[in-house]
Amino acid sequence: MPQDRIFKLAGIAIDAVLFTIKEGVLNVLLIKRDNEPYRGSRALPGGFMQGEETAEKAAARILREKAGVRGIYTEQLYTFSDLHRDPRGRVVSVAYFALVSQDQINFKGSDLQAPALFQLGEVGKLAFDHRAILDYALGRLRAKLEYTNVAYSLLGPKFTLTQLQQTYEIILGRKLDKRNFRKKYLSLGLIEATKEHERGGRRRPALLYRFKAHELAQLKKFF
Amino acid sequence: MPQDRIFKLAGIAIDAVLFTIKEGVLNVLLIKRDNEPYRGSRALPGGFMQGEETAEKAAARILREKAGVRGIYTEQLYTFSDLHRDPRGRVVSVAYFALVSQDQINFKGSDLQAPALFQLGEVGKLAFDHRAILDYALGRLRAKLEYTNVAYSLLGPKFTLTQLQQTYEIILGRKLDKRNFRKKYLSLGLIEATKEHERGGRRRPALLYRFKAHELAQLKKFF
DNA sequence: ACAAAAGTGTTCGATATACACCCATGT
DNA sequence: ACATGGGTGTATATCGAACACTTTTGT
Repeated sequence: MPQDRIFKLAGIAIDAVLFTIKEGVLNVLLIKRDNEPYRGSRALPGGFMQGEETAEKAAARILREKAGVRGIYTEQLYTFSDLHRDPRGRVVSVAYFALVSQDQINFKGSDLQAPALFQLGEVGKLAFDHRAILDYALGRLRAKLEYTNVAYSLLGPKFTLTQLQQTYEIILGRKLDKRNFRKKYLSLGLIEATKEHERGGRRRPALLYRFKAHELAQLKKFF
Repeated sequence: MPQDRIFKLAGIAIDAVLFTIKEGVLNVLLIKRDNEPYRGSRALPGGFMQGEETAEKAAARILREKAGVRGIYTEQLYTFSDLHRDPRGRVVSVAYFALVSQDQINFKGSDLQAPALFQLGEVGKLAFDHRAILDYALGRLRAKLEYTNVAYSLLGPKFTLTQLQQTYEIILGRKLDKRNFRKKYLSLGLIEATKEHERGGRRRPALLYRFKAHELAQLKKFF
């Protein structure tokens, strides 16, 4: 098929911003580029869209290959199309953002790109416009946390209310009142107590909760 | 440059969903396709991205060419990449959604595609996956109206509180209480009264208001 | 005078915020 | 016994929802 006659030529890249919480800090998955351009620089995991897959499938593939995660919360973020975002020429990037609990991540030892988690504060310069993509994703994450129940995707299947609250505090960057947080979150009806308790701390064991549904829900309307 | 070696080939289309309110009904801009595929079908205005323009510029160009509008509220909607969305082959569409007041629209008589406004209820089948894109845009519009002040982009520079309220009612599809609406909207501090009054109706002339700023603002936070 | 839409307040229930102490466990 | 985080309630302020009549104009 003479595609080059019918269509304007352009590369379509997929880049993924995978967030997770690790040791009380928001982390992002980065790789080290093993090819030009930007060889040796840190970058978001990504790649060109294959002819036989949708952008969503490509994002899922990248996340599977680089972090060993499957079926995690993923949503399209934005399509970046600045003319000079890639020194090789015209490359449009469809960026995705994804959330996962740390224990689901599983790195293969053999990856030349050495994918790894980085604390947000320690991310320096990135290849291409990936810093801008990361910043955009962070804004989306904060907004989404306030309007929806996405927090479920950052936590394991069972969690304590303190862990849930800390998830909010870490991402929003401020402390929340414990009593008010619990009262409000429980009144939303999204989570339910299990009969299990946390184990192993040298303190009172916390009751474990779980989300009733793993589906995105809006939390509030304006009018 | 041997782009076909470096990049996967794919066409990148831009499609635009332009909403406006006309005679108390939400309308959308559609064209009639003058080429295959789907020749003669109604479709969203769109086209292939040119090599020297960003997606945003391409969307602005399309809106300028098809509706004579400039500088209107436009935001990226979603990038659609289903494998078979275009019978010609692999075409990814970056869709935009835009809002404008009806009086800013200005059709050229000479356009073969006959761009025109259609009431939402009268939009039948559309070419490609444009019906899905339109439905997605409508969802975005409704959500955006509840969380932000985008309504300014559907109104002229001066408007009555009743017109503002009707804008909400039309898009949200339900009636709002007049006293509560006014109290609440005025308390947001986004609009201010002018010293002018509406003219010409055979009723009490309404005071005209204007938005203090034409910038998107969030209206409410959850935590 | 009549028709048509503009404009205006109060009450009540629900929700948000601020705030401090006792409890259960491991060492 | 002590250290650590777990768990709980109340009072106040703010916000949302429901609700009806008078005013101003053109005809």
